[in-house]
Amino acid sequence: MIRWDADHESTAETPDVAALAALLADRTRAAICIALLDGGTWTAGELAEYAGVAPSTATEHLNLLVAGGLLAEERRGRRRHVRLAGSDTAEILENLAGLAPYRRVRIRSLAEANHRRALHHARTCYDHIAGALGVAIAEAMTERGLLGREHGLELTDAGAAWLVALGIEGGGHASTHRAHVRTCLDWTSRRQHLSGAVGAALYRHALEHRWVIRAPASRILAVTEAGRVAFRARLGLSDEVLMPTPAAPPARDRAEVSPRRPG
Amino acid sequence: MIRWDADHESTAETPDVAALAALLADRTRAAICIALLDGGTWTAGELAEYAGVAPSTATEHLNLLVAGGLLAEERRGRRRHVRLAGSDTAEILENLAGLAPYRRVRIRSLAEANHRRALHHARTCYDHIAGALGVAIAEAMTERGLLGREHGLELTDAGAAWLVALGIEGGGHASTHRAHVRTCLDWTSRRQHLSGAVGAALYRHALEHRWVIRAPASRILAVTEAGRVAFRARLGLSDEVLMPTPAAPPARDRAEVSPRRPG
DNA sequence: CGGACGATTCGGCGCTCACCGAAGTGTTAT
DNA sequence: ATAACACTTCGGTGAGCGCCGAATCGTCCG
Repeated sequence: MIRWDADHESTAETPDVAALAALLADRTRAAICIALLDGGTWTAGELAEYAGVAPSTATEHLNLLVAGGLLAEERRGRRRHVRLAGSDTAEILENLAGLAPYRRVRIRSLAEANHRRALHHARTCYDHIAGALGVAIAEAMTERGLLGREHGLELTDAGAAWLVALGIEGGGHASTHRAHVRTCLDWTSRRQHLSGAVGAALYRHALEHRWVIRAPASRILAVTEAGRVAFRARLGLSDEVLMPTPAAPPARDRAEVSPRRPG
Repeated sequence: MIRWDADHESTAETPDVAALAALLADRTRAAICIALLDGGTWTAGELAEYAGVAPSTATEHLNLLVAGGLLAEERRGRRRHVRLAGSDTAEILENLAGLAPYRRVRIRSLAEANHRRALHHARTCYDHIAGALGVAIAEAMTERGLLGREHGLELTDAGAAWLVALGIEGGGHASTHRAHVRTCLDWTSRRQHLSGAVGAALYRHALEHRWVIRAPASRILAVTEAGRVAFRARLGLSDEVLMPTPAAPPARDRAEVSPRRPG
């Protein structure tokens, strides 16, 4: 706490918010962190290409982010694999994204436009479901009385039963404990989606039962036919969020190299 | 979402995390925001003095912070009153502070040392109680089974009953969209304290019943005799967190102008 | 009305930092 | 071994930004 040293001068420790924020205050570093929100591990080279900077520049950024505790790294041979340090980190990033101003960006290819459309439709948000699908789930659960808003957002008894019926244990000890529900402000729609332990359990369940499948090496989710059936039956979701996103405008040129990570 | 304009070029909107983070990436701006975590309104001049910069510099910072949506301002005559924009803002700040690295700072006066000591002991964190007292409350509630930690922090049925017994009606079904129970990583002790709607309701209750009183124009809280009785009886808190903080080392020189806001 | 006061605008200074390319290190593949 | 590869180190460059002081504007008080 407060320490008096030999010089009769005293020092104390304060959290250096500015230092932490400075790590995210750079476009390139922010892009790297947001890319890692898919919960996966990327190599330094992949991130450099994704962010559009030289490998040497990416190295410097990764050094800072790792030293700052935002990223965890693992050296494997000549490769450097990094990922987000933890769920706290991911949570802060999503919260920041929810509060951040919008910025217009150019879309440089058809592939990127499609990628973007899919991201808005359904994606992972570290360990739960976000995008239009995530928002629709949260709203349907609220409508059906599975989530209550009386004391903020909370799982109702009906909601706990609903989870158990799905085979999700953990909201299970609802007799004594209320499952941990958090919300996460969605940056695509500025509406809340389900996060916290319940959100994570729901996502895990959806993956295991193949209601959704992950596109390789990206945060994008696709709803399967089984998922459509399940989401319709259990939550009454509309086809709008269940059907695959239509491909972008008149697809004249099919292939084009995305400046982003190949989806 | 995605828009195709006349030039057959397309743009989209992305949350600009870097821009938001850049607002907090400066020591002075971060200090201003942290000062405003007391939930009160400060004038531009007060903040300039507090942060140790020229008034003109403070003006520029306030312009940025207001434009960025972090601060709300109100012009009254020749004065500019400013406060945090909302509870989301406060939450993000506290979260960042909890994850931020520590930095050693000089303490320049006895008054500042005492101020600091008191801050660590008990303070407001926007709308709830933080510091050693806040942490002790959260831990006592956990020990007594009022809070469960199975999936992060959650209110148990016993906890809900405990609140009602206090006369806190369901945290007040205020139109808050905030989670029922949230935790807030305390930057003084790196342990969790109680936040969210329940934390806010508890703080309001403690204020109304004069369990704690606020020092004028600061975030510092003092526990009253009534508060000691209540916290001992209801939560079994030890005197360590209930008794007033001892004044700092041999108080030779009583008065000294604090570079911080007069407490 | 005139002076004190709080806040603002503006020009200019100095520092920090994101970036690159070229060269270097260590690992894997041939 | 030799080559290809992934990453790192380092020097140099340019832009951005935080800061101040001086001048100014608008408000409040005597």
